Amino acid sequence: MRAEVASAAERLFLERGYDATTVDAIAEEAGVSPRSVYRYFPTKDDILIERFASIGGELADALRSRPANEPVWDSLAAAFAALTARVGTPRSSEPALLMHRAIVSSPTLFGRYLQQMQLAQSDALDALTDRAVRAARTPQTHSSNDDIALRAIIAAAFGCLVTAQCAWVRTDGTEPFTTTLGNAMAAMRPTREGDRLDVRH
Amino acid sequence: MRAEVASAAERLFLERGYDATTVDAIAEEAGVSPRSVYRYFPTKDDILIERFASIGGELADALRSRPANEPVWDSLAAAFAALTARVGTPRSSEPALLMHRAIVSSPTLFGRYLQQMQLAQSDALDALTDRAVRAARTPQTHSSNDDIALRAIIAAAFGCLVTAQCAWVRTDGTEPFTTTLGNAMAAMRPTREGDRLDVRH
DNA sequence: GCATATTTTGGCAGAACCTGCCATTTGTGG
DNA sequence: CCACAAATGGCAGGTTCTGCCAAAATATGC
Repeated sequence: MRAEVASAAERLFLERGYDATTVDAIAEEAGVSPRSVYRYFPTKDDILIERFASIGGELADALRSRPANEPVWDSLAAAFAALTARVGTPRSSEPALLMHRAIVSSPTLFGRYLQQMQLAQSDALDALTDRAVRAARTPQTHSSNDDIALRAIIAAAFGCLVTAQCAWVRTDGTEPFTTTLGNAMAAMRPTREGDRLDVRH
Repeated sequence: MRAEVASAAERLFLERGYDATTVDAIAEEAGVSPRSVYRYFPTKDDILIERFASIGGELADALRSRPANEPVWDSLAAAFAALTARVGTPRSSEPALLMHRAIVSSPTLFGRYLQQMQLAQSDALDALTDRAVRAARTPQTHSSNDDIALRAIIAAAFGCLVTAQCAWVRTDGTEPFTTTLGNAMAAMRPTREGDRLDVRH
């Protein structure tokens, strides 16, 4: 039922764009009444955004499965890579690319998407703090300074993720998304001794 | 005229919240017709968000005034600090804190705000690429790899900024915003030799 | 199989946001 | 004072979303 509405919405949405697709049209396409659409989804946005609602949990799972002594940044990079591996290098007609393009094109949808990423950051924070206290032999008090530092790192990683998505859309998906994401994450990766000078100067 | 509408909106908005403030009420408070409100502002969101529309340009100016050989991350941190210096350490009743709290509380407004930050990133990118080509003695071809790296760094910095804003709101503004922001930016700052171990492990 | 209870669905009215169109008012130059 | 231009207001309508209640489908008990 929900799936029926969602797929109907996606069809119309990819065909005529987000704003040009009314809820009434979605309802008709799905064979239900407009009122019932709002029984399944709280808003029109959610019909399309909801498929990104699960990535917070998936990301948290991926993070928990990383070694506890791994640098946070590398864990995030690995978790991102694991989640986006399926995207691969699609043709321009691949729904993933069309979907992302549509999202960044529609202000309403893009704002909603950015918020969804904010929510996913909470899940990532939970997973990483869990991991941190588990890794610490002596369970020490949780400093709020550490907290904001961890939040900042996660936010930075998500910034890279969104940047990579936008950049990938601009390339029409000519290169695999993982490559774009890897470039973005590498640019902000904490410098190790050895690589002295990078784009940051 | 515009200012009259904007201040009327802010008054009602801080008094009864964003969602509970209708455009009709704003119009009445400002002494104009509802139709005229939409002549000044394209949407209800813009009445309140527009004050953040200028920060992209201000940030770009601040970035251009930084030394050309400064690491990008430090330039961003300095530019952020310059723009947010005015905030200081307000009491809980300070409008800045109330405004930020209201923004992060209202999903609609927060989504809009995040988009505004995305726009500001474009301005920052322009300013920093300008600076980079000016610093380079031999004007070399602009690599798209460098581009996404720079975009990633900027996005990471803005991620820290938003994180700091949210964290600052949670502390009720008991510490100056600059401190919170500094902590967030420092957490992601590229490691130098010397500080080996940080929160990233 | 049938009547009843429960859940799902549909229709209707209405609030709020936003837009296009045109009349009215306001201000300005001759 | 009059003609012209610009700003403003009013009106109708479309779209999203909500509350309320009736109708229909489904499940349950006998």
